[in-house]
Amino acid sequence: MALVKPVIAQGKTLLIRAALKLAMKTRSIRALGVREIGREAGLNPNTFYRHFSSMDELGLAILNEVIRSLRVPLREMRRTAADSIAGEVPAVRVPAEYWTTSLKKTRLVARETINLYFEFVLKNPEAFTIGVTELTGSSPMLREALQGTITDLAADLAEDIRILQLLPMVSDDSVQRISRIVIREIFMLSVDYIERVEAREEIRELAYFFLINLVAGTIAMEVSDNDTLATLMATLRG
Amino acid sequence: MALVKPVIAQGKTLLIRAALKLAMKTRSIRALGVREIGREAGLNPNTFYRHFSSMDELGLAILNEVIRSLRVPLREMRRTAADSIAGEVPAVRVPAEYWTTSLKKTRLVARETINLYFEFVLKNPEAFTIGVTELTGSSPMLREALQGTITDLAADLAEDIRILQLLPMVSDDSVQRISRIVIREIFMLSVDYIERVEAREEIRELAYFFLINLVAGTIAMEVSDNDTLATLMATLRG
DNA sequence: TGTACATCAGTGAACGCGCGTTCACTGATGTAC
DNA sequence: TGTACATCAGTGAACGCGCGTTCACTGATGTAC
Repeated sequence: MALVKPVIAQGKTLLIRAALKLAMKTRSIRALGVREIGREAGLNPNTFYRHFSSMDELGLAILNEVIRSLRVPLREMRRTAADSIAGEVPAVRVPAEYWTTSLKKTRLVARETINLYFEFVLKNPEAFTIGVTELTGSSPMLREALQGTITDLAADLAEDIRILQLLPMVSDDSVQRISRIVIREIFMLSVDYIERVEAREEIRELAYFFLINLVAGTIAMEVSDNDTLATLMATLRG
Repeated sequence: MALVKPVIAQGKTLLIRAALKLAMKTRSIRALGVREIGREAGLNPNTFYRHFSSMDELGLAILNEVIRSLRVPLREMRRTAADSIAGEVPAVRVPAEYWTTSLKKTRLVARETINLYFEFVLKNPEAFTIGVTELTGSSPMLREALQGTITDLAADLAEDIRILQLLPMVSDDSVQRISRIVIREIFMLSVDYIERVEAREEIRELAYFFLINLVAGTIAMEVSDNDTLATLMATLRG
């Protein structure tokens, strides 16, 4: 019983790796050349055609590699952050008190997630650099794929916020919106983070500032009871 | 007394226009070809060399065109919005009351500015599209130039906020940060706004949501007097 | 178990094409005296 | 005011080069009987 196609052709992975490396430098998948990639991979120029029928096909292969290396790990990361910090979700849901407890957790999870996130960025510089570049790059197909990824990541975040009960006082709709904005902004910050070594701490700080203030504002717009609001804001100030 | 170089060579402007048009389509200045631009401009391929010594030089020329068409008008726009709405800044600065008055104005200016901004975006689709693209594009020189522009725009915004006294209760440092984040995020939204005609209202709404909530959160993080905070948040909720 | 055939990843040579760039030229405008 | 010269934007032909793509080939692995 022979396995069906157990191995991915090694030339194909070589080509993808070479393209990743080159795209990281030149900041564009589309501008890569067939011969250029072959050269970098140490293969014959036309080996390319054994595996891909066009550049866009290679582009998608690269992007899938990139996307796959982002989504699942990011989600796991957030769970880890939550687990390492959170105790049990309180069973009794007396609003004011329950909310305050949640929000304490949220603050810590936010801080921890941001730290883990930027560590993760440094471990996958190609994925993030290419991701950010192609988000507004020259291939409509790749742009679309990456917009979709952002949407997915935002949906993941929103779901986690709900499941982990990090913002029980905020409407689902607002959680969705916040998630999307936060994912986008922090995603954009990633490349800066990779490149501007001296500014890393500042960038992490900015991300935290941004995240917490946006969350605080959203809560403030939705919670109209003065005492509750005062307590919640005090909690976020820490 | 003849004027010194009163006219900009018309071939040069033709080339820049052609390059703008092409870059709008292909979403990359760097990927443009000398011959391609000449063809689009209806000129001989090597007329290019009469005006530019390299593609990067053309790139900078384009970008200056783009930048020039953004900065001043944007600033004027904000002033117009403020003027059309604001009364006099109250001379007496009893905090709670003065702040509330300011914040009422802020809300209206925010809404108005966002509307004017997106109108302006639609009038300058090339500038915004190319701007957003090259912000993370493949030419380091152009990226840098655009990062600088973002910084300038953010500084303009921060200064306007200060001069117009839109956020007197927030520290200068926070105003700077908010400005930068807002400029970036709304800049990124511009391309979506141009392309996704059906989503325009939603995008404007999202921009407003984002702006107001971020501002609200920043105020909430800095104003610790409960009564004052409650009043201010009520004002922002509108 | 052995033989014949098919499939597949990779090679090397060759193609025609469009590219960037250079050169020598033109004709219009500006400048010196 | 007129003449001679310089400058400048634009032309057209020509170059060599690297590109994408195709073709016929090779040798290894898988499959049928």
